[in-house]
Amino acid sequence: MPELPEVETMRRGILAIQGATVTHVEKVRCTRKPISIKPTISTIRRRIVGQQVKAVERIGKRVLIRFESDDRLVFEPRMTGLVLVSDPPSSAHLRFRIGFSSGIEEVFFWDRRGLGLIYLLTAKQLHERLGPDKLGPDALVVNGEDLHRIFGASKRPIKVALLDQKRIAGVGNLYASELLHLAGIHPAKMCHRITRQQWSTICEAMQTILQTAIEHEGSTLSDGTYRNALNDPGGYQNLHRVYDKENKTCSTCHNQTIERIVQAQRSTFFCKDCQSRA
DNA sequence: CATATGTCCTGAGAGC
DNA sequence: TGCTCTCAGGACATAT
Repeated sequence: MPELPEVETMRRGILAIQGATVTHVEKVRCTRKPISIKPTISTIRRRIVGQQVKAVERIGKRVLIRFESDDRLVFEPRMTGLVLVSDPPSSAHLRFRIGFSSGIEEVFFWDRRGLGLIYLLTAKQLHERLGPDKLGPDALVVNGEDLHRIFGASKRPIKVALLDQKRIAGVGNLYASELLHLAGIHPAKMCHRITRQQWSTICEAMQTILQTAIEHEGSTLSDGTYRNALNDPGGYQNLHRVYDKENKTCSTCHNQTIERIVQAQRSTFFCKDCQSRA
């Protein structure tokens, strides 16, 4: 479930590789079916071993290592992928390792379910695969007017629309519920019925929630899968307002209990007193 | 074009 | 106890 705050935490966790050169790259043979790594590991090795790291970037829910050649190695964690600098939680699901000359000796990609991806892109391929035609602007840089322009004509419930990465990049299932509770907007409210003023409120809530979650290094749920680069759990789960709190008393109104509904096959949590349909 | 649905994958937890 | 079943939700392919 890594979303923007978790992926940003991963990015920050490996910043010390900046300026280092790549010493080795290994696809790890775990007992499971291997994850997708493209192009071949030998091609990746040829193109990045000896290259200096110029930057560690994030696009939506992906971490990218940019080299002096302008090639970028992309880590896409999807459901259970982790970018780690210390020993992985279990060696059974270790998928990939990359060594550096200084800063951090080795960075690991670990993925229990194996839905994650690793791929190397040229600058041109980056534009094709992760450019503005494929991905909306980052959730942290938009304003209320942007949201109104992007979503204003959409005939979908706001909660479902927020998950569409082509419109806004970075918001996932957990933070969509959280930010709508802070904004006081009902998750089933249709986008085209949301006012300019409400888009502004939603934008403010979105950025408050995401920034605070980054400060707490993301959310580690009860399954314990998500970890920061040092394999420590995040802290934002302790500040959750509604997510996974069905039937619990709302911590804001202390009156209503949190409800769970399903939208587009995903759980949504909300408080019907705090979140108006109007 | 926009929106909706099915698919991948593993392990935790429920129910019998 | 040990089996089977359901569910969790990232992104994308395919369907409407």
